[in-house]
Amino acid sequence: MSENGGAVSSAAEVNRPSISLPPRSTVESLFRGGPAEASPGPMTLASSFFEPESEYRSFSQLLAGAMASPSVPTTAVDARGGGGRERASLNLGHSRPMNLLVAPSPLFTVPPGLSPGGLLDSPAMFSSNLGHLGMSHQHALVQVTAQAADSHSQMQSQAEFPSSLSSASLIQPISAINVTSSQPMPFITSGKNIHNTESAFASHSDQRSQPAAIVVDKPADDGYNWRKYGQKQVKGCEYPRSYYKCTHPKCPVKKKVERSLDGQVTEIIYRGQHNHERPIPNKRSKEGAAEVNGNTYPDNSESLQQDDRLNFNRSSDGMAGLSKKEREGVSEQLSGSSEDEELEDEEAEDGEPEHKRRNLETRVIESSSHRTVTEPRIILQTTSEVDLLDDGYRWRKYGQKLVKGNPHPRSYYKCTSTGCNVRKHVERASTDPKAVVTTYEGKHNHDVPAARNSSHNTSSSSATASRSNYSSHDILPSNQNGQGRSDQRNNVYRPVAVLQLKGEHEMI
DNA sequence: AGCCTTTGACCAGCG
DNA sequence: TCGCTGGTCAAAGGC
Repeated sequence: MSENGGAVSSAAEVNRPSISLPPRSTVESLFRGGPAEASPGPMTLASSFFEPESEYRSFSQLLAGAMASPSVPTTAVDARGGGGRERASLNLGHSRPMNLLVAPSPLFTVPPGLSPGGLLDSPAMFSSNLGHLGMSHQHALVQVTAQAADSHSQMQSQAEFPSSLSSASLIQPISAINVTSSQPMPFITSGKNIHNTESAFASHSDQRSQPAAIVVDKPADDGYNWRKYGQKQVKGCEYPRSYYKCTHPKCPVKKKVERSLDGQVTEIIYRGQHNHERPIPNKRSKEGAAEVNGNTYPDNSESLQQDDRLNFNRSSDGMAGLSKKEREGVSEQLSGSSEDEELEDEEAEDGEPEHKRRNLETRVIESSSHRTVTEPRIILQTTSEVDLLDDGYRWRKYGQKLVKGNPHPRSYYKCTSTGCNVRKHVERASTDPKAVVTTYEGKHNHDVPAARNSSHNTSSSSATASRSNYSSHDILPSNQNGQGRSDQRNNVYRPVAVLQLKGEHEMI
């Protein structure tokens, strides 16, 4: 597996303090109460952050809410990834291991086809547990960065896309969402099962001095139903590799979930193609969908078309990473969303319709390997606003838009480098302008401009500059242990989701 | 009852 | 042939 690799290795060179996951024993202590596999999956963990039941209907609101409740003593994690029923209790009280080890890349996976536009364009994304992470086949890399401006801990989430698609002419979309808040980021947990996400950080003060990271080992729920049919211990890895089959009758699709040596990484590799529609959440079935073999399918083509416009193509992997319950939330959001106008705005801006790009990306992915492309990696991280807004590249603001419920407009930027189509969207939390969500899209076709006088640029830029396949520097992790790399031999990118909390020096 | 996870065993490919 | 590894099967048990 190579990299984008360079990206990964370079990232490793960036000495960004980060909270890593502890060796298994430690991690298990976090999820005490359940077997190894019972720990919440990365996606589960992340998605829970965006609880469907949450009152926060937009990312801004989410941030606001997060800031409103900085701490919770206990977090219960009931992960049921892939329709599973695993449960684990996550108790992160003061007795929790602090100095959580650090592992550069805890992960949770996001389905292929993430679209930054889709992510930001709909509040549903956050209110429905990252449900929109899975849209049509647009490989997007999503990075959710949350940070307490005054605190120094970081959580990092990021998604990467098949980067092994080497053709320069091919689009290698990447999106990143950075969430910066002035308050501790609520811990990401399963939308379904984690009730008090903030508990990961016992208190604000705790968070500052004792950032914690949780790694989820459950594969992302990508909208399809899976049955685990095997598990294999992998040499050199403490964590076993799990094998899943699509439960749909005669569907040949399987997926393999791997973890890194330190057990913090979840790598999901899909094999085969689904020969059926993606199951639709039961809630939707109440609204007219038909149910077959326990799965619900849409009976309204029109709704699908609309969803597609929104980048939430249910027939693809749009719902990847979502639990059934989470998908319900997504469906609800989709039905009422009108945020696609932003997409259209962008189309007008570039003259390249989003749907065209998605199609291209889909082709790229599907032709890139004998394997089905996996999911993008997501890293949740907290970082300073400066990091987010001044990332080493130069941007030209080309628009902004007021979002319902948020007094602050979302701003749109384009990389000023000639020929570079990378864009980023910045949204501020309604209650705190310092809380920012930044979504990157595209791939820089150039190095980072001459360094500016800011130390943070040094780290982020250096990582970016050495990267060859990823555009968004934010995507680069602190994921220093090589996760989320592509496999050049197989010409397959192995998406890895990383959930990570960064150390307090990160912000410097 | 149905579906799912767990887990040890089995099989095939490869060096 | 042997050992290793990856992938799968299937019984048992849980929810």
